[in-house]
Amino acid sequence: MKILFMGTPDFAVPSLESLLNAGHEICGVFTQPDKPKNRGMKLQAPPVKEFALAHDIPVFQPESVKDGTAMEQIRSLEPELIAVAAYGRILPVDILEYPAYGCINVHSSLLPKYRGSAPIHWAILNGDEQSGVTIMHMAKAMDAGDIIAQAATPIDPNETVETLHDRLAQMGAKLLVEVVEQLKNGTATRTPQDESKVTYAPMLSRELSPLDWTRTARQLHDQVRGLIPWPATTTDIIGGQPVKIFEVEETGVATDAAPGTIVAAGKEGIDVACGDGMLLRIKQLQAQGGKRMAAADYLRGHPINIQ
RNA sequence: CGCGGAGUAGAGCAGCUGGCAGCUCGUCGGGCUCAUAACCCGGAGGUCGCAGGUUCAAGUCCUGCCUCCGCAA
Repeated sequence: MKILFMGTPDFAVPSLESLLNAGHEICGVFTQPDKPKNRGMKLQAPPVKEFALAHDIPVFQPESVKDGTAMEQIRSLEPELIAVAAYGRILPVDILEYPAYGCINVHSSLLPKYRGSAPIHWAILNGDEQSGVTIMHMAKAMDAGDIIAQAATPIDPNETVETLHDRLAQMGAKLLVEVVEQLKNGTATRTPQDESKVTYAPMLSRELSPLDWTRTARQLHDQVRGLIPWPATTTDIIGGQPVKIFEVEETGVATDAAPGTIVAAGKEGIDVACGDGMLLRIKQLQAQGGKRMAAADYLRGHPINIQ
């Protein structure tokens, strides 16, 4: 099938790759413009662009998809289907209606749960036991289109966004190829989303970072897992300065100490009292200007005296 | 040229106004102990990121470069 692909970050790359490997003709790739990023504000190409260029696929990076130029380019490419995975732009209706087979999207949640931009993070932040991917037709409203196929995966209580993200990216890619096949054969189904069960997964921000030690150990653990690698969680109970926390462990040990109290600091980590009277053990952290390191390494140069 | 921090022993850090390179942990050897992640004694291990410069003398001051990190996105 002649497919136009739209996507931007790492999550989208496996989908593009799988379509290519399945023998489809990728007539072009739309991705967001290079943006100044990181230290020095150097221009950085999106991962999807890198992949497309490496495979001699024409790349388009319109600033806007709503001014008509994008529509003209699409018309000249004559795609039969537009496949979208985390493109980061809302497509106007005229584009949605152009391809014969329509526009389909890979979304990293079991819709209608977690419409929006950060479904993977919110699944973990909320302590969900299951996540998954959805391939759906695209509608005017964001992530609201009819569902074609879904696949679920259990969330390990200790895994982070990083591993779930990678797994869902692979699952999404596989399911996408299957759906394209179904569309071609005319066997694809479409199921409207149950609007009564819609929830949203809003963009992340640094405001989600500070750890509130009056929350339960479980909640704090979910918060740490769900905000990796960005924006990560922070606390200032260690050394007085904000420190990023990258890995914690539920000890299952109870304590009488007030929430936020450091009750132990050793080679196993730093044990902090939580709101539910349980101890949470900090295992990996990063001080300002420093590297990410094991709590034990940090303690060698920054001893903590326990009263 | 977006702003800022940092490169010193295997790891994490301290070295203020230039004057013999230190601390904690680890490691090696020995000792104590029923025993231990405990304790005691002793040892090894560093071109102080790289390249120049100033000086009687540079980890420390000056210049250039490399690498890492935070903010901002």
